[in-house]
Amino acid sequence: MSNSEVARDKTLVQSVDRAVAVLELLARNGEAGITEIAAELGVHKSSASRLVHTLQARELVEQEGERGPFRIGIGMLRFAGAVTGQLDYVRVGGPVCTELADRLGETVNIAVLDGDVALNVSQARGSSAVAAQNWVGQRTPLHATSSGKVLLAAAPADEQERLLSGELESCAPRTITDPVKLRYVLRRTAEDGFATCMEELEAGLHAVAVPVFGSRGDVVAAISAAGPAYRLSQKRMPEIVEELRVASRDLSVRMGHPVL
Amino acid sequence: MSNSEVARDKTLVQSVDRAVAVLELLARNGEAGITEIAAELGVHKSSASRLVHTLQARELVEQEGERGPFRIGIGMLRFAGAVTGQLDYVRVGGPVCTELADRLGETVNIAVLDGDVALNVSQARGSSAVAAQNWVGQRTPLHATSSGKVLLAAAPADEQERLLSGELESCAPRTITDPVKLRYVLRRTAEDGFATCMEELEAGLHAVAVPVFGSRGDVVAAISAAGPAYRLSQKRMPEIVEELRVASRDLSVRMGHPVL
DNA sequence: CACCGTGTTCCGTAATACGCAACGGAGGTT
DNA sequence: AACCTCCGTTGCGTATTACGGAACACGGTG
Repeated sequence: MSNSEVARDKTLVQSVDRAVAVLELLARNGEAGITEIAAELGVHKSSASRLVHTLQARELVEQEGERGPFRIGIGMLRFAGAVTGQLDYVRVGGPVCTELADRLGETVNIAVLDGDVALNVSQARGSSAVAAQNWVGQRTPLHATSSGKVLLAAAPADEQERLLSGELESCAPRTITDPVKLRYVLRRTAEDGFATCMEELEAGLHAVAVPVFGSRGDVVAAISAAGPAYRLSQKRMPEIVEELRVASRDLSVRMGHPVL
Repeated sequence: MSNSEVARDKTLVQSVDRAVAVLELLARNGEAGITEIAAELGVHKSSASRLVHTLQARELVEQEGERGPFRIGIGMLRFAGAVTGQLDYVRVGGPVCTELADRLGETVNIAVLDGDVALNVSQARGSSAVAAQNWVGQRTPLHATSSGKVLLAAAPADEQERLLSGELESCAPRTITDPVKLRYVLRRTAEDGFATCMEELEAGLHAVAVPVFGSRGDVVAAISAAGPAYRLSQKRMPEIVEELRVASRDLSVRMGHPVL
């Protein structure tokens, strides 16, 4: 499902594209051996071996011990630093996330709009986090997450319609797949200034998000809290929304945007 | 100075190697145009263009607006998440850095030993940071940094000697380049449990570091504070060392290592 | 309006990365 | 302990692939 040759763009460099595919595979799987990588990319073992070793020479890939599977390497941090240097949300969002996560005891995320998906740029786990999953860098569907709804609700109308006209994939039993219903929810989101997500992405997972405003009053990101359904009850939402709003304002200020 | 062809390893994939060089260049410079990249790598503009666009298609590179210079792209966060998921120092070090940076008002770094250099894996800027430089992912010489001295002092004797026998590059007027003197300093570092760096890396820059211990009592990282010489005076050192020690213990605990 | 500096596109060439197959090493199994 | 199997690496020959050259397109500027 990764990259079937849908008429490869002639201007793209094949081996580089494959190398990035290797990195993406490792990021997704955590680790993988040469044979597995070769199979996944649909290339010969020798090719995979050479690609991996080239990346290893640059420390973008490393292997457990002498003869183990490969992982993403430490050298990648060089670039992570470079991207966080530009993306204010990341640099400044970390502390904000951490603080709020400590206070709520739930996992807190900051996400930005990236094309047709919500991209998590920062995260802090709550003290009572059950599964310690890392969402940083993960893309999540806009219609099935609280952050996504907030970002989508703030997007220009044509952008919104373009997405609504596409297929709304069902991620969990309660995912909103009806465009009409989603349109209504987005309107409510814009009015209320927050969005919830009740088992729409994953069974048993609730979340709630509020927008983060930029200097011109536009929505530049969303900050959300997520946790197990039994803990993030409907009743607790107003309290959490208020906490999120405080964090959101804090974030705006730290990013140098005048408070409204 | 980047990559002169010192008999390119035949098993390496040239274009992938070049692509990574592009990324490293962007990480270093912040941004660059096609022509500049081509010149720096010593390749033709057309080659550089293709490499960059391949990376852009995967969102590892993005450009400012429609016709601007190129930067490291958001897609890189995918990998950043993957590496931080494995490297405990990064995941857990962030909050610790932030807290200490807030308290001291100086920039705090966590570094690990990576071959012959100290690799900064986490950073938080102090409130009064003058230059907001990002050191995450940066490699710094072991003999000219406080973290480096701490890490080196804890390294096995043969490793230490190997490095001392190599050339000690002079980074600033006061860099220690004499192996005999450095050997003495390292012994002192091991005894004292901290190391300083007074304008040895950069004129006007002082720093001080303490070790971070792993579960078996071995040194796994170093945590350091850095700032302008006039602010990090010799007199203030004991106080800062004490703060660093607290943070170091905190870090060890958070990483699940039993306190000694 | 012509000029310079961008970056992109087309094209022919040969360098380059590919797939193949054989090799070498570890671990596990009988 | 010898066998076997699985994994990764190395040489090798081929043709795919990426490269460099030059011309082109696009803006900004004098």
